[in-house]
Amino acid sequence: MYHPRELYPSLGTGYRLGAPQPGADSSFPPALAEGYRYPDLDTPKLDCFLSGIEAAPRTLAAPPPLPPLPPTLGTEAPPPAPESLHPLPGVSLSLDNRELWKEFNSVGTEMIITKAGRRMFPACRVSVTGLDPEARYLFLLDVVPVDGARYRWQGRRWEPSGKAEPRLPDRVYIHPDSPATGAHWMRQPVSFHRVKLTNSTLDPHGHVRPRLGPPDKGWGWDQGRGSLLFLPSQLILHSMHKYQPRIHLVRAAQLCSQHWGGVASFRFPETMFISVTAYQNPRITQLKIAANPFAKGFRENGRNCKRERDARVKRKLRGPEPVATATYGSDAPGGPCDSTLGGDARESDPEQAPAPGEAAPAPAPPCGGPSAEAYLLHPAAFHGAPGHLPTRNPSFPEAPDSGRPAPYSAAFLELQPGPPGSGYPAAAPPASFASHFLQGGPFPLPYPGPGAYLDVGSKPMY
DNA sequence: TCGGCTCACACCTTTGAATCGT
DNA sequence: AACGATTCAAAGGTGTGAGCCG
Repeated sequence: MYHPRELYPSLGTGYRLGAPQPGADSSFPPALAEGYRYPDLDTPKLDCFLSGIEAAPRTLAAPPPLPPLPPTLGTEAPPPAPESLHPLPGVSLSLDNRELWKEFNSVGTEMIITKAGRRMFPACRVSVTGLDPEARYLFLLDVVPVDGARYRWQGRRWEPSGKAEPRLPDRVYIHPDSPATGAHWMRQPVSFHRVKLTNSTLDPHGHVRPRLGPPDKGWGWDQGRGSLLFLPSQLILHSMHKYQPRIHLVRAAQLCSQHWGGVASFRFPETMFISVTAYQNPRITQLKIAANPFAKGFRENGRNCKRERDARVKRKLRGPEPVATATYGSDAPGGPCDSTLGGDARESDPEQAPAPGEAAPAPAPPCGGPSAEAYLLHPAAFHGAPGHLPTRNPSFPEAPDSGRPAPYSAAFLELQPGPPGSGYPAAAPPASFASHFLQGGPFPLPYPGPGAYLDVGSKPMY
């Protein structure tokens, strides 16, 4: 099977986003290569940072004509374009659980989406090198549509079956450790296993997960400022559409920094998937059950495996019987049902815990701006950042944040103009980090938050 | 009729608090 | 009193299958 690292060893295992190199690989269908250009990247995807309350969904722009769609997932072999929007020199990302992803991709990865949100499995877990150990970075994850088609499972494979639904509000998931030092990120793989996929757009606050009450079960609570802090945990997708996760690395001192020193964006072709509300390909179901520890009950010798479920149904029809236990005790180690295929099942390995001091970097000056509470009351008032706000200095020397209040929103990203013909905009509008998200202080949060997306608690998210 | 979606369910892992022993 | 190991319960993550809906 195609393996990018083998085809392009000089590029390492991570591929930055960017326009295809001219004449980089003539064997690759131009139309398909276009699909990897991610023309939407120019839309200030980052400016839509948590624009979950954006009122009008945008139609998926699809000129030029749709590329010919591959017959199945997992057969595509796009050449990576070693180019980034803003260089973070020497930074390299590799997919840590690549083998697992490849296994799924060879079948055609499907991801369940639900109203409540479903975690991705496999999760995106990457190792990063080449960061400045002293500088601080944000790790972001988003998911973008691959093409303008809707798909249907035709018994043996996925086939396009019409035009894609209008595009949903863009959201970006921020790794809860963000911002952290380069040393922190490079110490162990960075996992995005807590991100959830949903098909629900009904949440009035978009990305905000409405759990109340600091600090036990609720919003992120910045004790330093005594205010709320919001993080997205769910990315909104359409069912039966093909998506590609992307990982962005932003050099910035804080989430709400007005100064940031560049972006590197990466994607891994093997992480492409089709979103579904119920699995279509039985092979994917088997793989998920075999690899995901939470689905252990559905394995061959689990109580919830098909054989046992059928038996229970029969017993039910025949009337009550003594509970059988002997037949369930065969969870012998070493059998196929014990396999977790490694990787994601070990994400909470305590051995990978960071050093005690690492999880709590020195607090940075708080951001100014309107309060998150105010956003809750009047979310619309927080959108439409004025264009005169500070923009990124291209020669950013990691200037420390001033700590003074931002005049409107807490922080902004501005994409640099791309080179001619790169597919990037000549001048991107100021990108607004949604202010409601950015209220509060630095990360990790100063409280132990179990279970939630804000969790940066005693057990590191690796 | 059919494809897609939602929901309740049983089973499982994860997580954190409580308890106990040293 | 402090620390680590163990136990326990609650929370939450799984796929399944029936039923609903357009």
